[in-house]
Amino acid sequence: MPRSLRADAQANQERLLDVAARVFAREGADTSLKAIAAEAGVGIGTLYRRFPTREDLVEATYRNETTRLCESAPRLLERHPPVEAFRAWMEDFVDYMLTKQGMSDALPAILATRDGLRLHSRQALGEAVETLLAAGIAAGRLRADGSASDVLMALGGITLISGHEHQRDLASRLISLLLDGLASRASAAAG
Amino acid sequence: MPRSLRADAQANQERLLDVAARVFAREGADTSLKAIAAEAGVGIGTLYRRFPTREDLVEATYRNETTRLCESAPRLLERHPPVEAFRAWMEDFVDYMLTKQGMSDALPAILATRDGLRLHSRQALGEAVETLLAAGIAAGRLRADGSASDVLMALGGITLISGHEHQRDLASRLISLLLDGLASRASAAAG
DNA sequence: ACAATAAGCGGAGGCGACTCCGCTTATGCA
DNA sequence: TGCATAAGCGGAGTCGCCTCCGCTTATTGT
Repeated sequence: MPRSLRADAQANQERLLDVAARVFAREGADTSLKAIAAEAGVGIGTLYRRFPTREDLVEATYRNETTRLCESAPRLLERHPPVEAFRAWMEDFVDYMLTKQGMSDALPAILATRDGLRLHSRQALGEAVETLLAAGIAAGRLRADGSASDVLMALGGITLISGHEHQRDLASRLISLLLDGLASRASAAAG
Repeated sequence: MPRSLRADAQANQERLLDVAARVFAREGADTSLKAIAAEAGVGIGTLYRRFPTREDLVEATYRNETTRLCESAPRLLERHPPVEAFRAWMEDFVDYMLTKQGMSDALPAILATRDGLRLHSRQALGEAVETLLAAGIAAGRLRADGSASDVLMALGGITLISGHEHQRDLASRLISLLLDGLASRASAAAG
């Protein structure tokens, strides 16, 4: 079993990603996949074989940039107190998701990924949040029982609803609310 | 300009809503609208004329139940302390949204409504949250600068992400986090 | 070089969303 | 009761999604 694609298939895949990046930027999130396949000079069947869902194509198209976003977390922690680094990163996250065409639509699928094609982005995001949250806890500024997974989901929810509402400011206010919740002492959480 | 539909149109609309409720329950959220139209004995054009988007049809189908959910808020406040009433209502909201087929998909459209077909549900939800939040503020348990609109959006975000993740528990944890954020004193919020 | 074959290709076809506009009919008025 | 007409109807048509499978070709071993 070959671990890498046949040479022609590899080239087709790269061409598809190139074209997708251009077409998403030019025509928005809901371009027809057939058009992307055509512009890449492959059949629609080839596109679907390589990227079974639209979300898979979007994730792969922006994977490098997602990685870069996630890698910025440690650098933010060097330059800011943990809570402010966390806030800054979440603001960047929202900007990124709302800017890259199709990305916020794909976000639920990316966050839900447990294995497979979209795993790379999902893991990078999880690790970035984990790092930021741990720093806040270590500094005594965030509650120790906060779960990185839950925080990532909360951020996902904030992104989704802000995107649907076309209200970027809403995201900032909800991020503040989230940080307040994470900063609150355990007292309020008892069931 | 007649304020009410012609008699036959009225009957068609009612039949569509009847059928939609049954078909959504029977076949889930992504049933074909053509099938609903057919089962109601009207053409697809008629369905679209009355309900221009799927979200409009879903909202109308569940409008009565949404109203009932919203009307429960004052009763919860009679029987529970404000914060617990708020929590209970939000839990009910999530259960409702995740139970009624198609409802969570329509939620973004409902929340974004400023006027038109879906306004009824949107306003009822806004008023319920307003009531609950005001009670918490009046009791000194929630921060006075909380915006009902933002809280409704936060709850919407929680519902969306929990639904996508198929994790009902996640919603409960995020509701707690939201309430913690709303309970936090202004100290943590300063920029 | 040259099979043998696994890997890959691609588009026809089936389905659903949504629009558009020529046809039908309920309604109100004389 | 009958006419004029606004209101409503509905399905053909267009487009995109996604699958399926018969055809093509890169690769590998000899």
